[in-house]
Amino acid sequence: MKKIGELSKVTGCSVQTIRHYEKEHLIASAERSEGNFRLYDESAVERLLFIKHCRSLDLSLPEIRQLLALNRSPGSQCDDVNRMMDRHIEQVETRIQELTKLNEQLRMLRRSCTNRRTVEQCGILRNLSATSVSIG
Amino acid sequence: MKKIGELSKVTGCSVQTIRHYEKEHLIASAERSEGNFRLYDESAVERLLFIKHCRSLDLSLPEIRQLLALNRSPGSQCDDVNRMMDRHIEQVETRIQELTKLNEQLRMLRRSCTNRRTVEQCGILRNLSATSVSIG
DNA sequence: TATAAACTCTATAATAACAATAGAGTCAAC
DNA sequence: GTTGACTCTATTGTTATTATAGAGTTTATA
Repeated sequence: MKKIGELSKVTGCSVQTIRHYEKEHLIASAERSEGNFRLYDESAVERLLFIKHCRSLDLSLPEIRQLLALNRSPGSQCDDVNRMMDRHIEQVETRIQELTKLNEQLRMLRRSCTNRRTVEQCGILRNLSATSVSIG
Repeated sequence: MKKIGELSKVTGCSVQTIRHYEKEHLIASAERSEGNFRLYDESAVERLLFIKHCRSLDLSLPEIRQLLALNRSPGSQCDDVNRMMDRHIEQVETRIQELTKLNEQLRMLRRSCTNRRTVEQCGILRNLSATSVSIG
């Protein structure tokens, strides 16, 4: 049985994060030692790695909770999993589009000022001051 | 002179947001009426639109504060403005790359499950459980 | 055996940029 | 005078952690 520090090392999740996941019911309340220290077995390692993998895909803690719940009822249809993934992918793609557009605007704005001008002549500040959002 | 509700309508910033900007010193403390209501003139409108424009470019409030400070010393070089913009553009582009990679992983994961399977057979959950992050 | 180092515990606050609410006060019109 | 629309301050909530504070536990060393 591992104490929380060792679990942290093995999984790469910080100690506070593990405690946080427990509070959020993503992992079960751990057994305690005589001195009230949390004790974990291998299943805790697996579960944490599952959560970590999900987090690396930007899934939210409630989304992960849902996946874990589905995992516990292995006979049910997995349409729910698919729907969640589809929605998540859509969100990510929307954000990519937004950022791409943003990047174009920023680059255009950046081109409006060369170094060594004074602030007074700075095209960036002038354009930011313009009421219209379009920069041309 | 406008009260905060009218300023909100004109600029499209919410009332709370305007008060928040005041607390964060992005706009000056407004004059007050006899009844302690905030009163604004046209310069407040311009300033808020400047801030709004910056926010639409995902500039942080501290970054905006810096731009506003530079704006007040019109004789100084605007290298600082350029540096900030370059750094910001870099951040946005990094985030786009991250999300693009994430999107590929999510799509690959999504393909590992067709509807109408049971959770037990679900490739998504199986892959998320795999220790390795790579999905193949 | 004493004590120091390293670890753990709970609880609370901070992060970013607001949104939402509570409870109270102001102002105009009817 | 009272209703409704507005405003005020102060506090809490949002997300997923991170960072404390202050206390207790365990292990290693002197």
